[in-house]
Amino acid sequence: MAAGDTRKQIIDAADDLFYGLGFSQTSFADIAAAVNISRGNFYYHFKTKDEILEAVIDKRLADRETLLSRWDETAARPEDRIACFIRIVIANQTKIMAYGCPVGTLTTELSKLDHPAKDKANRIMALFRDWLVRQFEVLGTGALAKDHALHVLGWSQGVATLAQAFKDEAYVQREVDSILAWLDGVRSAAQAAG
Amino acid sequence: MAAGDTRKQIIDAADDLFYGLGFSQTSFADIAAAVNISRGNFYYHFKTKDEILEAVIDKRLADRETLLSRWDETAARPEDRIACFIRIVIANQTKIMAYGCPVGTLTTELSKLDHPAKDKANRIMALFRDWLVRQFEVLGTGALAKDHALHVLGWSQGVATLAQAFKDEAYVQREVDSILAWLDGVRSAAQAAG
DNA sequence: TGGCTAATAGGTCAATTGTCCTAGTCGGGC
DNA sequence: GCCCGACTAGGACAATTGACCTATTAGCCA
Repeated sequence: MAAGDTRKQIIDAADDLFYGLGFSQTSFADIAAAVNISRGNFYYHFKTKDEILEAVIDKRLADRETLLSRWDETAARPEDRIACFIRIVIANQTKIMAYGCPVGTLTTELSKLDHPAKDKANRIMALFRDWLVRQFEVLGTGALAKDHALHVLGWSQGVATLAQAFKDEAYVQREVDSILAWLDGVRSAAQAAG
Repeated sequence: MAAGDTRKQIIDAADDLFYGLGFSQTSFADIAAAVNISRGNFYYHFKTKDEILEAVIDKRLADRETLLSRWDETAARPEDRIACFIRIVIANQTKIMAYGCPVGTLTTELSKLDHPAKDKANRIMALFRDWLVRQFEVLGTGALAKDHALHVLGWSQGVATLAQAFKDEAYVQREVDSILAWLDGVRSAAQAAG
């Protein structure tokens, strides 16, 4: 097996396990078992557990950048792109009900651990924020773009947390409908002002 | 020192540590050091770590029940009571920016651990939800009371998560203003209909 | 004072953790 | 065929964990 393959497999397995169990609760043994390699072999690819974490965060950053770029391409209007973001809580509903939001739960955990990589993890959150700011700017909300962006981002975190706690699919759907209606109000207000 | 005292001190220290570090990251040694007793003495008061967790959750449940009862007494109108709930994200802003929401982060962590006490932890979340439902019912929102309650509860979770990630006080204040305006809209609509 | 029980201290235990080392295998270039 | 570097396996290591035990003290009651 080529080195790149094993390394990628380790990162993928760690990504899943960090999401499902949390970072500190995932052991080297867990990852090694998932990839089916010996624990010792691990040390060849990653010197420390923190190194794996950094690689996982890098991968998540790249994945999200790809996702946002795709939305930029496939959805022409900014309101449609924002709607894509809103609807991921439905697309990923099953996983969110089981493990919460992968971005939110990681930033929360690393923050509590006061882990050196917490700032890097926050960058994933900031990536979504900045992308949303751009969409609202294109939508024509002017100085309110940042406020609206944080509002939508915070909304997604709240929905994910309650979805995990109560496992209520209807609640998620209602919240999506509700924020889409809010988004439409923001759009029409911006277009009336512009 | 009386037995009740030491036990209470252990629970208080564990409460703080579980909030600041997380449950699984807090060790017996951490709690013992905080209370200034020997590790061995621990076993006399609590047989297992899970037993401490249950005691902490019970304490949090009791604390929140007291808090909600106080709001029931001091605030006459339901909209004022709901506003009390909304404003705790400002009252506890410093701690929330450091550690997130004590209720949300615990339920998320225990859910990932698939811990036996996760349902009990969820009861704190449910306590707030049911209280909010009652307030919205008194407010006269009829069948929408449950939807509104979950909306406010999810809002608080989202604000706490982003407050911790971005440490943006102005964001928190804006969100509070915004949801208070929403609450006022709900109130006037309910009173117009009633 | 003597005795009993609640409470505490300190240490042991096996298990698990992240880290690290060494011996070995494999495959392509000379 | 040989060699060298990439890769892997398996285990050693100290540290930490939750759990558990025993000896000792403190406080109260008779």
